[in-house]
Amino acid sequence: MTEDQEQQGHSGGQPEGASHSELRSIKLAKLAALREGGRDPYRHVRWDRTHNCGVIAPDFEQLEGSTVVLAGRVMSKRDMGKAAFLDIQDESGRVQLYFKKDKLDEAQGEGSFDAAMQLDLGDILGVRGTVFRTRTGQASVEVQAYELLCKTLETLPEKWHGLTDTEQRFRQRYVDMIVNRESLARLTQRSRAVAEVRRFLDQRDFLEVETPVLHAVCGGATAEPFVTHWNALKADYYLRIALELHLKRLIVGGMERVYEIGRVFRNEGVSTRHNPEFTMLELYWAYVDYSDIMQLTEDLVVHLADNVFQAREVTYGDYALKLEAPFAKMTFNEALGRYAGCTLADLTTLEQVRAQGERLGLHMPREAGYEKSLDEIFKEKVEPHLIQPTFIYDYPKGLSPLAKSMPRDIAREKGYPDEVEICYRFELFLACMEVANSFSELNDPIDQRARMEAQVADKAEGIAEVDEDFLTALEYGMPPTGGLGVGIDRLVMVLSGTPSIREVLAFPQLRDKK
RNA sequence: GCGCCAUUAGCUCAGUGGAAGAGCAUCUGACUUUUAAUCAGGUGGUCGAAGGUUCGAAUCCUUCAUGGCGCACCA
Repeated sequence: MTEDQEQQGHSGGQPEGASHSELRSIKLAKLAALREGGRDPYRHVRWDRTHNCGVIAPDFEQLEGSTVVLAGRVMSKRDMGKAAFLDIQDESGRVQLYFKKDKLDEAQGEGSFDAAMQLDLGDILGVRGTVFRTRTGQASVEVQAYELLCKTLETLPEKWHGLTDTEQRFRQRYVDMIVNRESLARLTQRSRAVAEVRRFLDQRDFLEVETPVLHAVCGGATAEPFVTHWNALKADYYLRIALELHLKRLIVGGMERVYEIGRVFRNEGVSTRHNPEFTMLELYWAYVDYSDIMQLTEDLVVHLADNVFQAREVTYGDYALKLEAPFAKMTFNEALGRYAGCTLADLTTLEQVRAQGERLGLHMPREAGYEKSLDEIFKEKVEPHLIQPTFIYDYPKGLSPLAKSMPRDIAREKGYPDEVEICYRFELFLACMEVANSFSELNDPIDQRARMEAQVADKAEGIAEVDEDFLTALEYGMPPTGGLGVGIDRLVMVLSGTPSIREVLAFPQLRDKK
């Protein structure tokens, strides 16, 4: 045997090389050696830390010379033979460790330094050491003792470019989080935002509730549901597409302020703004109307900007958003007049809507009815202008089957044409994206039944069945109530300046790979 | 569902018809304050998959898979 071959043998007798399986074999050999030496890295159950890695540099003045106990993942290694620097990171940040052969071997035993040089990037290390500053001024920890708390068998992505492959970032979010710390930060921020929504509502005496995810009858929105099967009942059930109908039942039952933050499921394609399962906040507040809810919504958005994201100005793609109250407010009708050059008075019939749509150069689908066609004009001509926070309110009734209608005399006073019924509804737009939807809730059980039955009759709406129990609940009487739905993912997107919904989801929906 | 683009070593990327490459990681050696450490020498490939064209294909063609972006559906 040559000297080289002998030395390879010492590293475990595994094939030398760098294919994925070979890299793994080398680490398995290191693991086996550790276990043989009675140092199984997986045996540890706890490691009591005195500090987080991220505080060593900023709190250096207070910490200099003191002994600290830290833990973290090895992220880089600069080995200089008889001394080495390793960076470890924990949730709080990174710190540089200094290993010095003579000192470490003296403190922890002969061979400690050489064993430390067998550490791989990605290993999780516990250390005890002294805080000091290197010659170049870098706050560091000189290690007196270390313990391998977990051995990695995989190879981390490159230290400089990191992991950029989008597919792998989403499929293996844990790797993304390790090497792209902004991903960890974004998901942390999302968690804080949701917690802050709860705190905000709890302070206002709202009750958080949980309602069923499995629905026998699907309602509360117009969307295609996912269908599942309940074996014991031998019946198909639906994953909920909205929280609305159950929350209103709780209002009927006497809760006066309720909310739920929960996952809803819509059987649709994915895009930068859509994930088939997403998180919705819905709240209902008895005895207030949509204008109160508008104020609450504005307060909530600004509160989150101040308390979680610490910024009232956000760069969102090409947009510079200013989240300053009061937000712009415009009626649906005014918005049409301003951006589409026509108002509801010009849009009282399907024929007129089609004609206006064509005048504006829009493709108006033949099968679309009045409401859908009107919505087409709004989406194409108005939404692209709603960059800064804007409340659009007073929608045509047809677009809002769960919203209370504005009485004819009031609508006439406000200048709406008699032919178009208006309802008490608003939506909040941020960066041209609908983020919140609110109504003064329809509590007329007769009207609600008529609208729901019309939806079922209109095959295009795709609603199979009326939720009879919900209608019964309304017959028992629901007080005048303001309601709100907020797409939490979208709100976090905007507030964090993240133009893709996938980035604010820990595990965005991807096709199963084989 | 439709269109465009992408897919090469563990990671980041070159390579447009003629011998599969680089950097990082990894392995070996040197180096006791480095920080993208440095220096020297190695290993590592089903070029996304399957067909086809060609003397010859990572490269051209077809189909498929996955992803991204846009459209459609939708919040």
